[in-house]
Amino acid sequence: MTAAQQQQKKPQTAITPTRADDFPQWYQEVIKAADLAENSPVRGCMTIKPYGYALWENIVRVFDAQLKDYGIQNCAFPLLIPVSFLAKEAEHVEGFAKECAVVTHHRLEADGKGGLRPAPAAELEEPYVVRPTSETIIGDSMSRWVQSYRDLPLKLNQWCSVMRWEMRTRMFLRTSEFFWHEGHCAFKDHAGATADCIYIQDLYAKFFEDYLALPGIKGIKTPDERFPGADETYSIESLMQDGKALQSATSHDLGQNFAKSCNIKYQDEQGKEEFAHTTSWAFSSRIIGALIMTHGDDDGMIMPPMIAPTQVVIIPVLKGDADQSVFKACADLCTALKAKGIRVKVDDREMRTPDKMWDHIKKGVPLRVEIGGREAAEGNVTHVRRDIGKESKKSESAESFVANVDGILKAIHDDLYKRALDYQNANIKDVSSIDEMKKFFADENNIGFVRIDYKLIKDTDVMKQMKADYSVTTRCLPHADMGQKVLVGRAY
RNA sequence: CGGGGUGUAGCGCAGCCCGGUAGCGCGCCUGCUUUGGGAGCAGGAUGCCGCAGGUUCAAAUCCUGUCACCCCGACCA
Repeated sequence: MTAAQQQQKKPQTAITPTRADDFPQWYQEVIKAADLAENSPVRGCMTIKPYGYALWENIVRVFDAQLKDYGIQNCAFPLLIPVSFLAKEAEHVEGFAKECAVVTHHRLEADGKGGLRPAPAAELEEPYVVRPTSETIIGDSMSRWVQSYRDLPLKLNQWCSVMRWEMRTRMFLRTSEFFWHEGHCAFKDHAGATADCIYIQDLYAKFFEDYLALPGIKGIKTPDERFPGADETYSIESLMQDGKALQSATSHDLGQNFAKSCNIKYQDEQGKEEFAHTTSWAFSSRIIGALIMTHGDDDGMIMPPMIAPTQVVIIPVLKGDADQSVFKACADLCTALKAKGIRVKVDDREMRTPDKMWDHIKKGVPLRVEIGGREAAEGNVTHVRRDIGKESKKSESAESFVANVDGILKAIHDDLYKRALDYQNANIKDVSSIDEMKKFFADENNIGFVRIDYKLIKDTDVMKQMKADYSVTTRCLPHADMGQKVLVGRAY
């Protein structure tokens, strides 16, 4: 077979199409190739497969510990929320009512055609919605749990899934059901609530940087982009490789809006009755979409080492009959790495070696180790970084590899973060007029954020027009610009 | 809710116009040779042709109805 035929048979990249050819399609293919998730029989909902869920579990495990350090207590609130609860806060209901799944019956009966239907006799007095978010049902509990200023602050969280009946869905980025955590806190005064929002925003940003290698821009939302029912929304905006923004986490200062509608009151030191100030904040499984779109390349996923389900994969390279010394060398290395706390696996599946390698490339395992008869005899290992590829192939003694492995993983993490941060910084364009902003977005080839003086668009219809003409919206007012400037861009 | 499209093997598709025993590629199973960035040969298994009616000696194919899903917009973590 000639090289040309070979090339025709197999594409040069593991993922087809490439990012440059068709980014949305590339995204879907990466999820499939990395075996993270698949579409489910339920409209708009995905099935997260073992490898994808292992990733989410690592995210949950690390961040949950950080929340507990902050004094958060985990709870579990009902999946179903009475519609009257949702109706309590005017803006909130307007924001969520149109995308709620509603439970109206508590029993099925035969429909006479071999199927089932809700039993008319079993209609609920009051329907429930499947929670789209839990402010109202948690607020109801808070109204009973908060009596005195001594009960505050009250800092709660739950890890759960919620449902928003979206028109169009995309795996991880927007599904009808999605997984998240939702923190809900109550404070005596507004200063407490503000400090909480900012603390959590910083916690998110640091977690994203330290564990997910994701940069982001911290800021506050413009009024039209706020959470329904919030006085202020703090967000982190991340820039994907196609130049679109993704809101990766939010914390909401709910003021006294929910305290008033849910009746969360306490008696202060003077015995006076006051409404609490509440907050809510979240990031979701959507962050996995951000990982894919930030780090992934044309060969598939690249897992940030700190939360990679498998940090190091060891592949026995066998020639002819299986060589027991190779298996032993693999097992010994695996044991040594495990002893250091590395998440490591020997791939001893009955597969051809090249197929295994591509499998781990597509899954984004940060570091791949190959051990063949030669290495086994010499006590060496050969290793390759996923983010760099074969140019990074290196052989060294197993002993020194074990000693160096943390450093290599750290280097991968740092390089992923730096590359993403450089990309983010390179794609923020300062403009000084609305015309200049329009001109920028009029050209489809221009991607990323535009940064413009907030005064120029505030209290005008400019953004309404920008959205209609170019599908761009305000992303946030970055803290770094002291709220004087606003970032505008296309968003997920 | 508007505008397009598709339902045939696990996945991707052809066959339909012009009715006549259900096909291809990938994957899967078996064997041999292979295995350091996607192997080759040989053999094999797998189908309510979305569903329901109708026309016909005969329907994946023609007619009617229906359901589901996908893509593009509006909405959104």
